[in-house]
Amino acid sequence: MKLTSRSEYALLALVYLARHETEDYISAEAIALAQKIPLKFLEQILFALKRAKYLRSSKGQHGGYHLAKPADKIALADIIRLFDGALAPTESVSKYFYESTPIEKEKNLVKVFKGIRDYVSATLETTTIADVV
Amino acid sequence: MKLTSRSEYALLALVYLARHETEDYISAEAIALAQKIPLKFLEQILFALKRAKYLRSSKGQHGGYHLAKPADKIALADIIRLFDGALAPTESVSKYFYESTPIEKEKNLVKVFKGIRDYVSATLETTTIADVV
DNA sequence: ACAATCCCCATCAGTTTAGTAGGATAAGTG
DNA sequence: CACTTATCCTACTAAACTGATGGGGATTGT
Repeated sequence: MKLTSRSEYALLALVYLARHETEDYISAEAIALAQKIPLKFLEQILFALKRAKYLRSSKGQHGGYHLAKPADKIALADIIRLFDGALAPTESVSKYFYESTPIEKEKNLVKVFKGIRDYVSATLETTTIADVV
Repeated sequence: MKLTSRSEYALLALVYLARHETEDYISAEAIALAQKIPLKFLEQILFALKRAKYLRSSKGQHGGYHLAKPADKIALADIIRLFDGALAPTESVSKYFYESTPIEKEKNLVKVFKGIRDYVSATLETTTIADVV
């Protein structure tokens, strides 16, 4: 369960936007200042969130971002998957431990990691931005 | 919870050794063949395990490795920590979410990840090589 | 016209990862 | 003693990933 700063920043940005949902568009700069995220880096992240339909945006003066769906419809898992790829168990784990492999013997090891993955997955899948706000 | 291949290989090697605990020293080559691990890479890993007192070893003909402690005294967490550093939440998560930071507001987010970390930690801490064998 | 703001891609330095290579050292065998 | 087998230990490398930074172009409101 490795969280990159991209994921962290994305979550922080979404939480911020959710908290100011009633207001107008909020600029990247405002978010960057509030959540202490490098502006240009945040821009990339917001753009990705927009492409993935989590945000709406408007250009020009008084432009900015806005949640594109209700905060309780955005699971943490969605966002983390968007930036970090597959959930909890990383490539190595999924490839080695979950897929067919020459070594079928270590079923017990697989079970342990599967249990962890399932827990992490379930937690992040059921927790939404709204829960965090 | 990112598992590097170092950790995976280490676990596989230990499981193999635990399974052959009654026998004499087992060579790196034997483990490499059985668990399909690149020999020279495995050597590094075994050496690290030895340095960390999980293995005893003997050089020369009929040399090899042997568990230095009972398999039920080696937690998966021990090994993963040895190779991957801190458990479940990675640097970014621990630094950002767990340590004092300018943004103290997102306590709820912290809570979610702390819950995950605790679960992962508890699971890996209580599961031993013996449990897997 | 102009300023603010998003859009979008290119680049980059540093770190990590997964492995390879090679030789030094030690132990058992004839 | 010489030889073989194995561990010990360091150094190196290619590729990927991470966390940014930079620079313009496109749009929109005033």
